[in-house]
Amino acid sequence: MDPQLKTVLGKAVAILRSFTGDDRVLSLAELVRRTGLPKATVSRVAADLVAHRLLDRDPYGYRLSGGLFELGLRASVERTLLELAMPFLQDLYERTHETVHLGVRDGDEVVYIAKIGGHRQAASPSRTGGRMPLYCTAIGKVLLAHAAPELRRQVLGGPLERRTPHTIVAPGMLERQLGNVLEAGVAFEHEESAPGLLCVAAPVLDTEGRTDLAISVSGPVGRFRPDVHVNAIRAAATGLANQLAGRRLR
Amino acid sequence: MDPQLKTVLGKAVAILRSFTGDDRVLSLAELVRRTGLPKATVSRVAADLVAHRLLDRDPYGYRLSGGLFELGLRASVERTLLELAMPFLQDLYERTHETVHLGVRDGDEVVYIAKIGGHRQAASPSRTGGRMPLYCTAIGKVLLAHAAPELRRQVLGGPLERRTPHTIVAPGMLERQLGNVLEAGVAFEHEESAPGLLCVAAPVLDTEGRTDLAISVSGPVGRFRPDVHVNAIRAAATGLANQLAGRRLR
DNA sequence: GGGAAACGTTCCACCCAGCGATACGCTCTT
DNA sequence: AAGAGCGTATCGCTGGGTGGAACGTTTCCC
Repeated sequence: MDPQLKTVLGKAVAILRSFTGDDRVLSLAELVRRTGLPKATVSRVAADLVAHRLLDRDPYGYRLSGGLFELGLRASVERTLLELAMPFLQDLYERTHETVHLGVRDGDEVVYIAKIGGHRQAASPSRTGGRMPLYCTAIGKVLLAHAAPELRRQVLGGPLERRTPHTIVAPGMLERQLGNVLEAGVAFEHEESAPGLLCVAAPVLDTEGRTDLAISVSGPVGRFRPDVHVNAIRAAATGLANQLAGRRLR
Repeated sequence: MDPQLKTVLGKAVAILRSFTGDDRVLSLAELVRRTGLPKATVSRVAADLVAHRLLDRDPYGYRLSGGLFELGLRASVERTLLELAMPFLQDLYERTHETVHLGVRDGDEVVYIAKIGGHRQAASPSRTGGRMPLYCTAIGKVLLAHAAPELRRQVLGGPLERRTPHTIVAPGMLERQLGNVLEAGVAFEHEESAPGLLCVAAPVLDTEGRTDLAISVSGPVGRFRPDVHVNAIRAAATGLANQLAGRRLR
């Protein structure tokens, strides 16, 4: 058994982490399945978590609580970043009226720190706090292009799962694109992560020209013209970069 | 000793909850002070929390981690609400170009679920995920006006702490205002929670006319004219109300 | 309607994870 | 050099945690 699961804390975290993606409510039985813990144990620990207001009960099972939501928003780096970035994302949305994302790299994935879009935003698998792979999204490709050669090699080597008919699964092709991204300063995505979705992204560079942060604008095939938004997105990215310059977030 | 603190889980939660308001980094010693737990214990549990990626270390102490941020954003009710509400808040911001808040009532406080504002937003004590009392904010007064009589009595009875020279500390005065709020459908705040800050708020009513949710627009004394924004805010609130109608969030 | 399957809670005797006073090492300040 | 403050490591005791088993309830299906 995972030694992390021998402690109460480990079990509690395992239960909380069982909530992934779109799950809202998880039954006790489902938690048992996902954690692999004994039923009695999950029942007890989950009840404790409810007592500590990290979980809520409802007739159908357990949910992550509002208390956890509040706690998460106090996370220092993310909070600061969010407060500094929002005005720029705001401006960008206003100029484009398309869905705007702010993403940071964590390992070989993007984590979306913020997503803003209006009533007519395209259906997209991304969500605030969600994750996507690097190789098939505009933000991901920007971040991958600027990442350490080590990581690039690993991702190019690892399996490139086909997510749509347009996903780039040929390492050579992807590598060539990453080169272009570095030259052009922006990355494009054409229905590579989700059907019908186009996207442009630009890096938020630090003073040494490195980054693990990027901004994107995306919209549906048809109405959306990626190249139209290149200037707006560059402006937002450099604006935020200047704001962050010199400020130690970590 | 608080019996909650006898369990590891209780101690862990106490440590996490020690991060309040503006604290970004807390030293071990500070955590010891806030939790009242023995130093050795805090050291051990905090190290466990780091191992489980709920805390980060840095030279100055501990911080709430990005993992916690992600976890919090999966909280079901808040996430759904946020996704449904964002487009309306977005529109409202675009019409007013002033700071927009979305708040829910929790007990005798408002919790801000979202806050959006541009580059020139007025300095305000509120922040996403933060809390404020009900009696001295526009959103708070809206929610208090629509709350159970029981709660109204309690807040009117309890001490009304003076936060600025304009804070309403006379229960009678406040009660009269609450009556007007119900009639007018909006609440105003004139520097009652922070100096130099004005605010208008409207309730997001459910089909029975009850609510624990409200939207506000705020700005600085001088430029900001609260009454100008009444229509825009009403539109946003009723728009969101329609969107929520029939949909079970809880 | 009855039998089975799935779910969730409670019980309880074992035992090891957790406990925290104490000691230690380090860095500042006086 | 002495003191104050911070953070980590030690270690023997003990009760919080454990999880198999048993029990009630609901759901499903023949």
